[in-house]
Amino acid sequence: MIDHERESGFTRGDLARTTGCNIETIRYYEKTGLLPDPPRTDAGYRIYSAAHATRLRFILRARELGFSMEDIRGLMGLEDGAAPTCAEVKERTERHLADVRAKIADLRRIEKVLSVTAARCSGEDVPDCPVLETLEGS
Amino acid sequence: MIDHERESGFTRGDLARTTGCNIETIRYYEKTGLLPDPPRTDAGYRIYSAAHATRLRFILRARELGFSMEDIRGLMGLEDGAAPTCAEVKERTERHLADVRAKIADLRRIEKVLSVTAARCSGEDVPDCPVLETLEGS
DNA sequence: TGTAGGGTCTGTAGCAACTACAGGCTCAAG
DNA sequence: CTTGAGCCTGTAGTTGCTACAGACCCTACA
Repeated sequence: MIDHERESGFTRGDLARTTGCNIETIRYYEKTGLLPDPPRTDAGYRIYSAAHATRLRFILRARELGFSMEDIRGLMGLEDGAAPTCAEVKERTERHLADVRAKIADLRRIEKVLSVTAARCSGEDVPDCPVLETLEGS
Repeated sequence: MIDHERESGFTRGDLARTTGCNIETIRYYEKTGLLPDPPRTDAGYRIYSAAHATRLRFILRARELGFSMEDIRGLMGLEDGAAPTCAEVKERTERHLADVRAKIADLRRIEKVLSVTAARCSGEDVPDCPVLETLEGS
């Protein structure tokens, strides 16, 4: 039985290769509950199915979009067991979007200060430096 | 002597309050070498001077601009002992600036995907959801 | 049949940059 | 003299992984 399953599934290495995910990360997602515990061979090797691959790809795409693991848990309906409604997903997405926009605003402010200040640097072999002055003075 | 110093210096709590820095963070910066080990009272209390406050403010400003602790160490000349030249600081700043710009670009891409996708959500109490479809499909 | 090499298993430690305790001193005010 | 605030230390937790060490297992080749 188990051997039969094993022949039709893939190993953790296979899953890592086909998804581009780090092999250790797969184990980590399993430990934190994002991926379900897969069945095992008699020797204890994990056996993954296409469903696992699909789910892992979902997780990886969500991570690419910056969703936290907490968010992803919600998006996959792992919090209350039931699949979330579009309304719930939309809310979560918009909260995340607000976060992303705040980060962009923050980074733009930083970018401006850095570029203006670095532009004033002589770039010479001297101790006087506009960047350091900015950091020292108010 | 030590008592005299203590009267003219401030405690860790004072330093935290005047700089707005978390009190535990001060100890952390000391442990990691960003702040020098201050003198102590007989009872072991840290005694900070104005120089410590200046240095901490430098660190906090650098952090606000997103510099890593590694960078800050370099900016303060803690790597080779000597104060860095303007050229060195400029280089470090521009490397950091490139990082910041890359992050902005990344977040903008994410922002676009999220906003476009969330806008297609019905926001209703149904399981069908454009966000989930985006995450599932390629 | 033996063995060499890969792959996988487990638990644990490390990264950045803090933050938050617990349990014990110390210090100043009343 | 007591009370409460503040300080001391070490350590653990945070997020999202990543990288071992040391032990198994499995396949291919001689």
